[in-house]
Amino acid sequence: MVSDGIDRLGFLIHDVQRLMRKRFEARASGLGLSSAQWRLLVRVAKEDGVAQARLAELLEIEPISVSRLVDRMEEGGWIERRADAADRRVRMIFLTPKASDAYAVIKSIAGEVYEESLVGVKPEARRVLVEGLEAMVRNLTDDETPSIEKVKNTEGAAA
Amino acid sequence: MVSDGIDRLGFLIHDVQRLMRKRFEARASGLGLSSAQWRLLVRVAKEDGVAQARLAELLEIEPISVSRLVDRMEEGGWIERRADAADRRVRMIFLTPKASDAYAVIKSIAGEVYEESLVGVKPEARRVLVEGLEAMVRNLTDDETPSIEKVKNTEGAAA
DNA sequence: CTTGAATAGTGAGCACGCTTATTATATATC
DNA sequence: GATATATAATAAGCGTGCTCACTATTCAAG
Repeated sequence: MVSDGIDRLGFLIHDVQRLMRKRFEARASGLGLSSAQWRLLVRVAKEDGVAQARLAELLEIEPISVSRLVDRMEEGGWIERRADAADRRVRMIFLTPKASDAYAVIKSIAGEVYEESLVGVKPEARRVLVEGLEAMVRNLTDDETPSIEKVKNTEGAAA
Repeated sequence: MVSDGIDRLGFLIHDVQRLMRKRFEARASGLGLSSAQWRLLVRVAKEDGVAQARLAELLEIEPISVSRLVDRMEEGGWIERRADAADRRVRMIFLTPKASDAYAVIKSIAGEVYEESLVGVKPEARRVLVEGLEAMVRNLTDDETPSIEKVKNTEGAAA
């Protein structure tokens, strides 16, 4: 048994994520932006004209989820789809002026929420915290999932 | 501007939560349990016969969400609703034998996922990480949300 | 006892993620 | 050029969260 809080790590992460999202959405509700929409908006702000498939990679969600999200954001007047002259399969995503205006506000709201969440945590501990989270992302991204799977394509080889 | 990773704190937390949930669900898919169902199951295991309203408090989700979750878990044979003789509004939630059996498996899966996520993070850093997350939960739970709200119930008083 | 407020649970309908399957277009190979 | 494969986007339908509105029941005041 672990005596520290490690055995509650999942609950902790889950709670922090939920509470941060909640607080962000409370602040940003005046703008009419959800946190998922905000994440997409941030990506598009950094790479205007990006294709939906690329957005799916960047956001690490499925293309179909991007499709739906973009539907709602287009309807909300945040972004617009434009055809790509070079590849007619592609829809390029651009921010509307409304979204560009909102971008600065959003960034400052995010900054506020981050700072509020870290009140009382010393700089050194913040550094360790962020490094720890980065390590977790790396560890969980390695798809070695030891126990199950990767037994699917061996059938043909074994026969 | 912050030069460390603080300005990506939201993305980091979001990513860690998503990846942990994903890995847990991959491991537990054999059991047919999602991570939301697992959280509920853990609570009921600790407090058998708990009312749905109490579960909503414990899980910090809305009663209606508990209702839906319990619907699916009852259908899946994980839990059962029983009437409370003392208060006919209340549905008491009990684990089925199937769920009790699964509980140990689930805990060990969770432990594995936590351990895998922390590979390469030293004990001291783990402690700081967990303390940091706990501090974040405390900070974000204080509902002082400075800007908006708490203006709703003043109408009646003012009139 | 009756009226009114509070509490437990649910229905309807939405946002955002997913899996699976389909359509349109590009590209590689024969 | 025709055919097969890969890629971009979407459709259908589900899980899990939400808000808002509702019913059933309990509890508090009169």
